[in-house]
Amino acid sequence: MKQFTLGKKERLKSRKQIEQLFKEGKTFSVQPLRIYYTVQSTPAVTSPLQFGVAVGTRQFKHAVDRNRIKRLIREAYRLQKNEIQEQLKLKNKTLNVFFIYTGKELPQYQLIYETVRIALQKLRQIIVQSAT
RNA sequence: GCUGCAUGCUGAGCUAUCGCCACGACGAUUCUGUCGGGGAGGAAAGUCCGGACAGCAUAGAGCAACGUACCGGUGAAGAGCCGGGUGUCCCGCAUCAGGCGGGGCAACAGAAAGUGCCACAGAAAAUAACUACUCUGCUUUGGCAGAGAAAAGGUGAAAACGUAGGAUAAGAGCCUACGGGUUAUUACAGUAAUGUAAUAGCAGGGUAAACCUUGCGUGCUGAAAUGCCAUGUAUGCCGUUGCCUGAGAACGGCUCGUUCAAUGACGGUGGGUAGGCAGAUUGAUCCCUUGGGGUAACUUUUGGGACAGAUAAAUGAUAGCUCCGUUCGCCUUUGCGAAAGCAUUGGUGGAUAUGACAAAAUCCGGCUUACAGGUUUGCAGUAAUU
RNA sequence: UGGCCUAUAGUAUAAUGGUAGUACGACAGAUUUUGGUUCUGUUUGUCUUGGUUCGAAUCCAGGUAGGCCAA
Repeated sequence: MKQFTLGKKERLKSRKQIEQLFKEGKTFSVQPLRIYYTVQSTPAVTSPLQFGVAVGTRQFKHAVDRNRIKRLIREAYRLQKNEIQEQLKLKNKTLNVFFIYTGKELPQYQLIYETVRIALQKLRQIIVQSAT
């Protein structure tokens, strides 16, 4: 049984879905990250948890830096998302999440790992609250 | 040996764990599994040129607009590259002078088609004439009026070809000699630009990266192009115009012209879709190699090898070691020095953070810009030894 | 991906190729018991590198930064 995968089905790919997320989704922020999410009680079509990343052109001019930040966030997310995924499977819900990096300096991996951990904990709390 | 500049090449490596993208094979059968070998650059960047490719348009003519500008070659093409010419700057050599050699740079058509502009200073910045000069007339001997001429005049970035002589009332390319510039013709050399020589002519400067003129070139739009499939759907409503007269359209910048044109055309408003596949990655391809052509750019030939394909966008993360760099300690070489010490060579051990510029997005050829460290070649400077 | 535009003092905004202004601000001084108002003076600049020109903010070319448009 594979655990730490992040294939095509687990990422947000459709333009329509993403626009909907930004229109209707709720937000909170954990220091250099801003997170958009929507929780739906309908069972998932493809995957219960879908995910996306973005870094603005304003903050980082070069594509190299943007790519690096996106890869770091994706890596940190990949290693930590399992618990939340199982929680969703049990409760038969879908969650769409979008991470936006708003900082102005290139981060270290440790910092990203920590912030993603905190963000995911918050999301788990939100799921529990919405269930009750 | 060191330093600097230019130039070409290179653009850290290995292991483990966890992943990403497409492809192939096998198994499975409609959502995944196993295995295999692949997966970012010299600039992928800037988007400055040129194409390929695609759609629309295209009887033709004129104007406009834009681009371009010594000549020849190269190439699919170009504002690229190579060679040549001319001009100019620098260096070296030689010299009475003319010159000879090497290197750099050039948006290098036309100012003798026309228009504009040339601050300040200066008499004057371009149809000259303020002072001074010459002649004539008048004269109160201070000058005044008329005519001539363009030589002299603390300027300026630039001053009406330069020097010498003649001529003259005074002068002036007004004339002559020498010299320089420029235009045309002819001859010779060269494919040509151009050069050399002769003859004839010209004389009022700069600026075209001011307008402009001349020659040449350019149809427009760009993969968010475009085609197919699926989904969805309404010949909807309003206004204008027209159905005899020519409104309008043909996405050309405009005009003429041509063609089309009635269940119509144009404008506004409203509704729906916005997913997939192709385009799309093997092509004017790149690298190594063998011979030929050419001064070179480049071209041709023999043999072999290589070539990613994402689409909210893959090619990564973590840990360890090595490499390079920095820094510290110990030993050591050489030089200076009386010594302390300073500079320096090599070895060894530890610590440390960092790892240049930079991420394919339809594809190619160039150009431009960025680039830590290492390394090749050349030039210049400098130190020691022979 | 393709196309277009802009850059002038701390801020806003002028300037035919010919001495870079104006307003607000900042600073200093005067007036006032003090502050404000008012008056006087000073400060700081053509994004950058080259070229054309006797002379560039202006013209031309390369770069840098910022902004806008096209689904």
